[in-house]
Amino acid sequence: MPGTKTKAIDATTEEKIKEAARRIFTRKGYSATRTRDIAEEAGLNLALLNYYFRSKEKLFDIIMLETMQQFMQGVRVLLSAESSSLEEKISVFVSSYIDVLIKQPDLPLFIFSEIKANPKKLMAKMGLKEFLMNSQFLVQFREAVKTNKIAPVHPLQFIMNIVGLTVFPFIGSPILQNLGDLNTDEFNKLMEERKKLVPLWIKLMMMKT
Amino acid sequence: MPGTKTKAIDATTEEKIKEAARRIFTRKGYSATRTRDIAEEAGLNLALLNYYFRSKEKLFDIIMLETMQQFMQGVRVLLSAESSSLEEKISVFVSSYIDVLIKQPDLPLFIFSEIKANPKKLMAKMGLKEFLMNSQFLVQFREAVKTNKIAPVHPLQFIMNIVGLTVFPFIGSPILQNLGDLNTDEFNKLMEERKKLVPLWIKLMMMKT
DNA sequence: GTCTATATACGGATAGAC
DNA sequence: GTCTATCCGTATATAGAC
Repeated sequence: MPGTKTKAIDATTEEKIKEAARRIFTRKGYSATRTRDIAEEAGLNLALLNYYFRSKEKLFDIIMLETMQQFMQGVRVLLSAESSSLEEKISVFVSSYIDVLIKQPDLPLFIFSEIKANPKKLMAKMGLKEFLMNSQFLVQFREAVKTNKIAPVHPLQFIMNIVGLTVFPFIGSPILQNLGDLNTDEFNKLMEERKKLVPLWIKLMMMKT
Repeated sequence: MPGTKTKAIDATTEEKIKEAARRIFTRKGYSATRTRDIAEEAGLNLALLNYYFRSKEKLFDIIMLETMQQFMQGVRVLLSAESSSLEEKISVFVSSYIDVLIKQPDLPLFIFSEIKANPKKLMAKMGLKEFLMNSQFLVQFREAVKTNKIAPVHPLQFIMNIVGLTVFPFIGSPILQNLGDLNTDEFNKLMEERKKLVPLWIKLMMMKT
C-alpha cells in the first residue's frame, strides 16, 4: 500500500501536505484554515500533518516563507536588472506579475492579510527594503526625475501606482467581476489587456506637464 | 428586550459592544477575532455579548452591514450626482475616500477579505451593480469615449484604475511604510498628496494618444 | 509511515446568582 | 443588566496499534 510506493515518481506525502496546505492557507488565510481541511485536501490522515510538521503554525511558516519568496521574485525583477531601461523594467514586472496572478489570484489578498496580522514575523524575511535601496530601479527613477523626463514625486508614489494598478484588480476581483457581470475567463481577458495598458498608463501619468 | 430600554447620554452597553466589535473585527477579520477580545476591548463581560446579540455571527452581520454601507457611500458619490462632470466626480471620490481611509486604514483589507470569504452573503447587500448600471457616471464615461475625449477601454478598467490608485496604498501600507521608512504621519502625508495627484494621473492616463 | 483513538486546549454560548 | 462559573462543541496535538 502507501508505504511500499516509490518516492521517485509521484509526490511524497510531505509534498502532498505542503501543496494542500498552500492551497487552503492561500484561499482562507491562517485563522480560518483547519488542519482537517488540509488533511482532506491532501487525501491523507490528520495525524500525518503533525508527524511531518509538528504543528499547524510550523507548517504555515514554511508555506508562508516559500510563498513570499515567490511573490518577491517579481519585485526583484523590477528592481534589479542593470541593462534594461526604466520603462522596460515596468513592462516586465507588470506582465510577469499578471501571469502569476491569473494562475494564483488569491495570492495578494493572502499575503497582505497575513503580513498585517503579523508584520514583525513576516516583514523581516522579505528583505525588500535593503533590496530597493541599492536598486538600479531607484537610480534610474531619480535620474529620470533629475533630467526632467518624469514628474518629481516621491519614489513610493511611483511604486504604489505600478503595484496598485497591477495587483488591485485581483484583490477586488469578487466585487469587480460582479460589477461587470464577468466570469473568470472574461475577467482574465481584461487582465491580459492590462499587461500592455498599465505600462502605457504609467508612462502617461508620469509625464511632465 | 435589548435595545428598547434607555437612550442615554453616553454610550449604552449595546453601543459599546458594537464599537468594540467594529474595531476588532475590522482589525483582525471574523475568524481571527475572539468574542473575548471584543468583551475586553469594550471593558465588559463576555456574557453581555450574547445577551445583546445572541451570537458572534449575528453581531458580525450587523457590524458588516453597517461597514459596507459606509464603504459604499463613497462609491455612490462617485456614481450618482447629475450636475458634476466626470472629472469632478473622480476628484470628489478620491478625496473623500482618502479622508475616510486615513481615519480607518483597515477598512479595505477587511472588506475585501470578508467578501472573498463569503461572497454570496455579502455581495447582495451592497446592491452596487444595479447602482452602477443606471449611473450618471457610466453615461458620462461612455459619452467621453464616444466624443474621443478619453481612450476607449472597458469601463471596468477605468474603475479599477480609480479605485486601485486610491485604495491600494492602504492595503499595502505595512509593506509600503517599511519600504519607505515612513511612520504613519509621513505615510498619511503621501496620501494627502494623492488627493490631488490621483485625479490628475487619471486624466493623463485616459488621454487619447 | 500511516492509521484509529484519544487527550488537551480553546472559544462560543449559557445558567444562574446578584 | 451585569457578573461568575461552567458547559460543550470544535480544533489541534499526541499516543499507540499496525
